[in-house]
Amino acid sequence: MYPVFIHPWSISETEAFNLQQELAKKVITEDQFADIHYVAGVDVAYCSQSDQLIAAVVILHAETLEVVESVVTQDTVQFPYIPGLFSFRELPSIVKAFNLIKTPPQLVVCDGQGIAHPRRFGLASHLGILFDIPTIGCGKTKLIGEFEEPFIQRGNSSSLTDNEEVIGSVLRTQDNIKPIYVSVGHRISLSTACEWILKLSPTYRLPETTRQADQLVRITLLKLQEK
DNA sequence: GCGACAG
DNA sequence: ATCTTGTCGC
Repeated sequence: MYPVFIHPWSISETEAFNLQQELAKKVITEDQFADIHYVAGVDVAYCSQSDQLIAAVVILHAETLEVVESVVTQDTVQFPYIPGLFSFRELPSIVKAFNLIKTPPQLVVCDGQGIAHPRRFGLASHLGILFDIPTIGCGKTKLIGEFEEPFIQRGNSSSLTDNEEVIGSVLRTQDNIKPIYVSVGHRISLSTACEWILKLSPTYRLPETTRQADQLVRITLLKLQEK
């Protein structure tokens, strides 16, 4: 599976900033997809010993949540972690992993924000534009925005806003457990994104896509550190 | 100036 | 994100 749009990754902070402003114009915040058979989960871990990023992409069956394919890649870090420019650090590794995938997904759940971002172009939106595929941003903590605490029962949510603009949802995926921050990545509406996240999180705080990718990345990280 | 700041 | 020690809540 290959990107439909590419741009250089070895760029300055300013260039990355400007590129985000340009690409943000291409983001679609409405449902624009056909049947979803396979859903992808993505996660990245950092190995300080080798200064490498480990990226995992896991493909799940959309109904059974069974893992049908998974790949892992390793890469040296090329871009520092800067809040707001997160995708320029992690996406090169993720793209590399997607290149190896044989079962193209119809939806990707990302570990990071979508348009809940200062320039409305977080990691999930960036990935969505590169592959022109529906993506959902799903963060454990927020980058920007204000919100009220949603009710403690699973399924409740409240709006994440930035200057009156709704940029995402604070969604409770389990009773009494901290909510997660869901935002539109690309080619999906916020309400549909929340429905999918609930469907993908039957028993855990984070969606199964993220959990499976995270598990794979951790195993790989451990093997790497043994050597 | 101070705090906030996806992973 | 990783690393790390102590501390808090169930």
